[in-house]
Amino acid sequence: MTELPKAYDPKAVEEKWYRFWEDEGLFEAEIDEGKEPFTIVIPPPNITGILTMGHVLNNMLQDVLIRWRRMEGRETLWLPGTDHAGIATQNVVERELAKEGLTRHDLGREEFVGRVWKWRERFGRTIILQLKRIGCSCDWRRERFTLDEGLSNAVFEVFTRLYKKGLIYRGEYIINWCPRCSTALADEEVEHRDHHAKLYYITYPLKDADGFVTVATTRPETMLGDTAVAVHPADKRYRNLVGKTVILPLAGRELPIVADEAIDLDVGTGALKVTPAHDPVDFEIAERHGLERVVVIGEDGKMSDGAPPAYRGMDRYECRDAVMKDLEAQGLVEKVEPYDHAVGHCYRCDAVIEPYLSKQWFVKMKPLAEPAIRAVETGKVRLYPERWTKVYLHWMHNIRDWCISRQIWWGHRIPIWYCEGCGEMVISKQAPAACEACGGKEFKQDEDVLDTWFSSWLWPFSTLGWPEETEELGYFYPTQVLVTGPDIIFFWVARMIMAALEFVGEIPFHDVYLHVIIRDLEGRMMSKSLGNSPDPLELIDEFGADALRFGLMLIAPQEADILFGKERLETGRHFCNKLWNASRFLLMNIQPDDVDDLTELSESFRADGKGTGFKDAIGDDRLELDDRWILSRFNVAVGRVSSSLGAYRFNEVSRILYDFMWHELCDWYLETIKDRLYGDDAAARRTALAVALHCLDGSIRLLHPFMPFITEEIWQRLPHRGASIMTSPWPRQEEELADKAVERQMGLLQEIIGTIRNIRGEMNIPPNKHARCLLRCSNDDTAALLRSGERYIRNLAKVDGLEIGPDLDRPDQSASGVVEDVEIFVPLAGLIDFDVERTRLEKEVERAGRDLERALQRLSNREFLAKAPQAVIDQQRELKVELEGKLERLRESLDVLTR
RNA sequence: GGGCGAAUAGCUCAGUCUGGAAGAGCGCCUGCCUUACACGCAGGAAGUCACAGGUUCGAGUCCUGUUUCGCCCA
Repeated sequence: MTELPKAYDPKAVEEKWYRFWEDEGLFEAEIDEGKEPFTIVIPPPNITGILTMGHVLNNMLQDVLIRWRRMEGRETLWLPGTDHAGIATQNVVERELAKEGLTRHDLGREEFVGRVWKWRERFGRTIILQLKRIGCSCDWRRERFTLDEGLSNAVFEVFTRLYKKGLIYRGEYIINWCPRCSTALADEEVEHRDHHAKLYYITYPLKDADGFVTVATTRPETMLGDTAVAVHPADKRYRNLVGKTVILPLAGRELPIVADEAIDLDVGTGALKVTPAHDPVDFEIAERHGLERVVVIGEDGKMSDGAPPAYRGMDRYECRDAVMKDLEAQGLVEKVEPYDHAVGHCYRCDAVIEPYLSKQWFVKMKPLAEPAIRAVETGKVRLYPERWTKVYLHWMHNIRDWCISRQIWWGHRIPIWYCEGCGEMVISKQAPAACEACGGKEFKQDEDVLDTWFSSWLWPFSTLGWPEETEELGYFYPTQVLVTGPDIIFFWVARMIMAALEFVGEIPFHDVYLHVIIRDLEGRMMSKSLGNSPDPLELIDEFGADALRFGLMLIAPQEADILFGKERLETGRHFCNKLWNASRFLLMNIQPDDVDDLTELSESFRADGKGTGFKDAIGDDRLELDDRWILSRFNVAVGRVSSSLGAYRFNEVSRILYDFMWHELCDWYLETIKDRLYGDDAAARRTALAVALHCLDGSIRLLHPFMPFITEEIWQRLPHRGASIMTSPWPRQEEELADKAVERQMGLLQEIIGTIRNIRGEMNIPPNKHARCLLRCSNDDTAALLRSGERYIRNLAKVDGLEIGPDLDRPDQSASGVVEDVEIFVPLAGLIDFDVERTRLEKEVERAGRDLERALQRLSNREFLAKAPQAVIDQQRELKVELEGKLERLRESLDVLTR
């Protein structure tokens, strides 16, 4: 039929088929009450994003699930979109401005936000275009953005509901301040890393007596803001000092010594300097004791007016040195020790976080967490792999209030207005007309915007139209599965569950599949600064999108992270080429007259699963041993693929398909049918061709979710009905195809062929030279099997003149082998190297002897016979008999050789 | 300090759920351009399954402890 190029060229097909799918509207989901929906919402990539290896893995997995379920006949919606990513995007645009020598303050708020929108229009779609390159079958008509009007309405609605319920409040607390991004962050947005630092021991003199108290700190500069010293009430060392006063060096302030249970007796000296404005623990101590709060470090990380004049304006680290120098000069430094401790860093810019006292907006999380805990505990929402459940629950049980205000400009502005007259707070999207309290008409909106995650946590339902009660929401919600990385369980997954239960009253998704993180070959996180992250688009150019997808899937483990090097994609590329050539081979063997029948047969995969079955369609009596074998093996693969996919064991699926197609279909079946394909028996030729095409067609359907492009290209060339492999029915297991007896029989023939090949290889018989072979076998059933499999042995082991019988004589100068009760002789007059043959046989004897030894040991163990299952005992007995026979024959061969 | 995960061939990983004759890919060695494929075919070498105990007739697999590495939380 058609002649295909010898090697698969991805470039020639990928773009073509993606456009075809889009043009045909195959990604588009419609409400269809007759079908069961299957919905996934994409984890929206940041608009600053370009495609990373992590995105490839994440989105490919979603595409696998979506394409699979679509072929199974579900109404599938994969809803795409992007995230405005407040801090990250603002940083990017600020960097652009900096190139022009400008800051956002030079532009003013309105103009700056305008610039960000412009930037978003120009660059914010890059990642979407890149997702299309890897083949994502999203319904692009439904693409959403977290700042869309609808999603903004959802944010306003949620803010309002929580505020009215008393779950949103504003207050002055210690928050995590990033001096570089100049905004507050939530606790989760701070990454803790161990620093090799120092612990400074500083003495604070007592006010009304001789003596002093020594405190230890990692941050001497904060002492300028100390308002107390705290000790544990049970600490004998300090008991009589509680209630006394010390003088704060450098500042001269008087500090009370208070007793507080929160003090750890074993850290430092057991006496803690209390800096309420710059440490969360100290803040709480101050609350309990009514202590003053003195702010000494400003938003910019520099010493502020609360510090003594000499230090004002200094950078915090510069001030640390200055403070230590001055203390040293006064003899108030007891010692400085090396000290390792965790330091918080901004997850966006890596700057060291400053605990900072300021007025922020918070969400009370405990009440929201309770239903979300129950949802996971009762299994309404399931996490895969299951171990993440514990991580989730631990965090949820210890949840703290969520700081949601950010001091940036890009994002959802907090919908709170303050009356200029009386300070009354009013919730509103627009400026309110008049103040209900004082009638004033002048209002000022809160300057802050909301945390980006305050819109992302609504994503599964806000994208479907909530708070409107849309038809989409009714049909496609709740979604089936969320696919994401475990690094955002707290940021996103947990909060979505809380939001969904609170606002929609229904879980957002049934399953959460948490995939691994991709690292480089040294186990390092991929990052821009290390430059160790390959560009997926370049990999697609080099290997093809399918090879990238399949290769990644093949190496993606369930538990540990992936160590990725691009060499590992070669397996994927080789596999593509193998598929291509297997298809090419079969297509070359289709004759014009075959096409109608074969097209008809392609219908034996039926969407309703009630197909006539392939055996009925082709006629059971026409099938030979190898046909029955490959159909049985194919059927096994079908079953295993579906069950592994259902359990999110993706790497298992890729392995099953790889092994089936390469090692069973190509290595064995396509080889065994060559004589029929090239022979004169037209009926036999057609049967073999039909079986081969059935298995090929079925396997590429199973493979389609993983490798969408090449499978479409091949499928379109195969005899078929239907517009696209994308919408062709998913193969189902067929009881009639399973045949364990045939699998055993074929297994024996394969072992015999393997033994002959081994002899040929060891004896250096050239592949093009056919050898003679005798198979001695006294068992009639086995002999019959050997005769029926004669052509496989001849063709695959390159045997000329095969003799089978119970009483064959061992030829002189022959190499030999044993498989079960079959003795194999390959006459090698003049060719045999006796040393090689002896070594080979001795190795066989040794192996068999070892196995026999083990079996005998078991069988002589009375406890084994008493306690092991009967099947295992029987198996060992059979094994013993077989090995004894084998050993006897092998030794006989050795004897002949040494005579 | 608490939790989670990993350790199997030179490298990267399956196999562990459900105990019953150690696997794949790459790399290496030998022979082959055999009319689908050299991105290939056939054959081969290569592992004390991290260590120490325990349970069991039987442990890479289950339990306990140890070591090393990685991650999360405080």
